[in-house]
Amino acid sequence: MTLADDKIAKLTAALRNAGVRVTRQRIALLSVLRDAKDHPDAEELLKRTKLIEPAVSLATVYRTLSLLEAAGVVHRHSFEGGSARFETATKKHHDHIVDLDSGEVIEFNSDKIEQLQNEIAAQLGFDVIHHRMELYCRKRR
Amino acid sequence: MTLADDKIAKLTAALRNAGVRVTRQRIALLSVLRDAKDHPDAEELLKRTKLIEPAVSLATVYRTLSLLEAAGVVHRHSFEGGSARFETATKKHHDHIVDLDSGEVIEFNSDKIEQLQNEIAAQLGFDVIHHRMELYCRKRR
DNA sequence: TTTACACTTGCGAATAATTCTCATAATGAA
DNA sequence: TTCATTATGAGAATTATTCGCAAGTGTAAA
Ligand SMILES: [Mn+2]
Ligand SMILES: [Mn+2]
Ligand SMILES: [Zn+2]
Ligand SMILES: [Zn+2]
Repeated sequence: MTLADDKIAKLTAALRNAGVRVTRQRIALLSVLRDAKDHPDAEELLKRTKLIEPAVSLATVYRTLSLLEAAGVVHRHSFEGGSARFETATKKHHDHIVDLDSGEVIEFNSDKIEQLQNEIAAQLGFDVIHHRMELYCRKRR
Repeated sequence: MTLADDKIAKLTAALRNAGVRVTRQRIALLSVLRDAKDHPDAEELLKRTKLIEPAVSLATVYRTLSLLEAAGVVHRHSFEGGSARFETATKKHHDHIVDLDSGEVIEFNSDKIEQLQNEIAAQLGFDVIHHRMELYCRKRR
């Protein structure tokens, strides 16, 4: 059992503990999400999951993603133009640059910006629950 | 002819000059957009436009909004959850806070954040073409 | 291990926002 | 006014996502 498998084991135990059933489909999707180094959409996740567990449907992928999102395990990003993209919530908070030419998604984070966002909201009497910051860019040349 | 009407006259002249026909529907929608103090969606814009010019359809509202967006006259915002919302591009650049409880949209802007966004992108070899920054908030109490 | 039952799944239908098709109507340059 | 060109309305089509339901499966108790 590798470290990665162990992570999934812990995760599924936690889910089971929360009254969520650990099915073949869910385990397969979790491992796909764990291995993903990009920001795949539901169709792409279905394709990858089918390689591990052929008995999965798109509806189940969506349902499971919503479940994991509600559990705080995955994040959903609705970038301009296409369908929603997903990633595990394991890394620390970050925002995204979208390359308008290639479609590539690059991650970045700025504590300064995050702090300014909170200050601005506070000044207006708000607490920031979550936010969206996406920079649509082109390679400088 | 009021100042506001004059603005529309200039705008329509510019459009006509660009080979775009100035129809009753377009004039009506433009005046609705000019008067809007909020961030209405297409359905709401249709409702308001019908008061001025009953012969408008939702398809035309969408078509005209896309036209105006391409011309840089209106901005489209796809906030979480609902349909796209629109506003004229007359004010200076700003971003939005969305009150999660009331749905209210509040505007703000931060030159500091804008500058940081550009610096971060530049450091990664990108130029920011446009961006999205939305703070989903709750009233502090 | 078997059982019981609540939870999940796959399938296809339903939904919602937006775009498209195409026959008809309106605009504006001449 | 004329007339080629462009815009419109109505509803069908599209796309991403969710839903309903019958059938299958995971879990924990027996
Ligand atoms: Mn990411
Ligand atoms: Mn605004
Ligand atoms: Zn952030
Ligand atoms: Zn901004």
